[in-house]
Amino acid sequence: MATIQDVAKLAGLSRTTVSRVINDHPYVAEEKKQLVTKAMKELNYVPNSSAQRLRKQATETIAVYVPRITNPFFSQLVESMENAAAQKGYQLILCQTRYKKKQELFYLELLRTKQVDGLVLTSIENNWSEIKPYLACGPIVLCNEYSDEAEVPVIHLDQIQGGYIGTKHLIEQGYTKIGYCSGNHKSSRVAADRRIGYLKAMEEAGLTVQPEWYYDSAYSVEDGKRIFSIIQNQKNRPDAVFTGSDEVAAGIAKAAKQAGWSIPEDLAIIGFDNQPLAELMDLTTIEQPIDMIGRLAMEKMIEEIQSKGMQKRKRTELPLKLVQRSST
Amino acid sequence: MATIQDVAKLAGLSRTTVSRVINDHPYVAEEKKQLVTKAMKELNYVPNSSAQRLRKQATETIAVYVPRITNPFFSQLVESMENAAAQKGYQLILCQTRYKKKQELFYLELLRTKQVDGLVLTSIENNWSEIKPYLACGPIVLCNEYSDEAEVPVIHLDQIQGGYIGTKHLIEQGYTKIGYCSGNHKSSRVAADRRIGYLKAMEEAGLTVQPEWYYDSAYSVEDGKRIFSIIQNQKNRPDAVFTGSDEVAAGIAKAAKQAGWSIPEDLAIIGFDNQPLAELMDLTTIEQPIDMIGRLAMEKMIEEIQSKGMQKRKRTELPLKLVQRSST
DNA sequence: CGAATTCATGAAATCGTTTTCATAAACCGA
DNA sequence: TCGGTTTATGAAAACGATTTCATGAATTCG
Repeated sequence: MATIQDVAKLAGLSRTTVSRVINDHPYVAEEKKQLVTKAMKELNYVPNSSAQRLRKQATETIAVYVPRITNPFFSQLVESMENAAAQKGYQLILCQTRYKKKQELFYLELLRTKQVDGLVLTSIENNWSEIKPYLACGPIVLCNEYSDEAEVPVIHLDQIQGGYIGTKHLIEQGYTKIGYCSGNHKSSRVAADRRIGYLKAMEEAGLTVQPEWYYDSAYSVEDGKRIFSIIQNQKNRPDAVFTGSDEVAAGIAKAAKQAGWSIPEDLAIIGFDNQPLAELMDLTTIEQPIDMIGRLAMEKMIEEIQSKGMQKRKRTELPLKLVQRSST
Repeated sequence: MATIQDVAKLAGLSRTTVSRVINDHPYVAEEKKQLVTKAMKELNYVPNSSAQRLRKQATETIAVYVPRITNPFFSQLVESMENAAAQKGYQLILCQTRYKKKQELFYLELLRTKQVDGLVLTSIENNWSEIKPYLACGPIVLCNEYSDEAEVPVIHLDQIQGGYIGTKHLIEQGYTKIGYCSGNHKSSRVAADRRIGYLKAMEEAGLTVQPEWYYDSAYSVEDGKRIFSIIQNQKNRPDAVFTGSDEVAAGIAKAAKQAGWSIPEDLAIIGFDNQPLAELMDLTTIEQPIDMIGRLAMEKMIEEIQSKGMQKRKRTELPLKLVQRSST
């Protein structure tokens, strides 16, 4: 591989001048510029990016943390982030935390070792106090999941509203015994907010919340099936359930149909995300503008990197929308 | 941020010795090792990876090309690759070619500029002749999609068998008017092979292939719906269709049910991939060991990087399996 | 005991860029 | 014409590690 030195020699100029041409600096004569360009082409030269990174102290690479890329919500988020990053000339390193604290901390080292210029977190496993020290090494932006203590830019959705409009819709449809499935609302702010919205809608309607209609650890299709079998065995059953994801809703719907139940007559179900799955399974759901938050988060990230300014907590909150189908 | 120099000074030793400790080289006294470790801890030191990359001429980073990460087949592939890479201490850069030749070529520059040690391609947009020159810059491994000219390691599935067992299953179920949906078999070896398998099974059974039952550009749920409406309007209709993905199959099934058709009585449908979707929609499908090929491809890649040996064309072909459900 | 290894350390070269600094020519206004 | 800017170039110093080479001390061996 040719180096800048080889180009300089072939062009009969110094490394400095070649570097100037590469970086489009002023004060280089048109004639020499031609010489350099010609030499670069002739040698098939491209600058070595490790050297550039070392010297420029920037990598033009951003790490994105997701629990698992196979979760459609996160893959869509990553898709939009990659698009936004590529547009601005940044690379994306994919980090799957696998819902593990340790894995998340392990990847944080990328920032310390200067392998990336910044971090976008879409989920948070550790306490913010564990993550905070890494802010000294580069900017962090939160997208989707967030934490109140974190003094960094946050792009997220109005999950309280999400929980509220979903539950309210069920109430308006005439359901009164409304169950609730969610992930862990103690560690996840997203889950906690939705729960607040749910409780608010229930309270407004004067409905009571039955503890036995609260189903937790709900993430996957399998969890949905498991939850259905719990419902099936309950004496006092809900007539509708609010779920935290289309997968969970789909799992419940599938198991219910297999058991001979009619949806929504025997059980109304509402999903979350409006994934392609929701349309196929005819699920009422809450649509989140995923592409939008992904793009906004990435743009914010790049802005942070380029401004090198101090990070302020700056919250951007986007609204959600109900999509009605035949499951409610 | 502390540098190796700072550590050396604090420990009262030379950079060389510190470097030896970092890289676990022999010939460093236990006592000094302790000193260095202590100094590193005290300064919260980690080696700057740009500097390491430059000096070691290796990035420990691998680029993975996929058309779109939101396609569940590819997100599962990426998930398994990321797992395998992380296990061996490698990072993954995600490149979405978006089915565009230009985008693919653009990302190839990552290899030339030494931003990554190697490339795993899961789809190929350009002619191999366009890609070949980049082999001089580092190893390339093909996973899933492949090309006959490419003299590189290939990990792929036996798509001929896939087309064959799917079609044969339909024939065994008593269907004779078998339609076929696929992507572009001219540019994709995967699609071409499946077609070969389909034709083989049809020929063996003495069935004729109707050109009007060949539906192309089939990739998404939407395409499936479009194809169903074509079928619906045909005078001479197929009684079963083989599809190249669960999404297409799901789209056809959904549209068919909406039109009041019964599956499989009015139309049998077979999918491909065995995604979660297939189970939810009760689709017979062909299961591909995606995690396996992802892991194998990544391991092969790392082997290539570490051996620095010449690349030989070495094909690994894995078998597929039919999963029967109620759509056939 | 002397020669040959092995062990332990550091100075300096190296990886391939960019940036700073120095220098000189060209231009410009009074 | 003279000082002062603007333009154009290159030598050398970063950036932060690893690797080569040299050197001496400690150990082993015949």
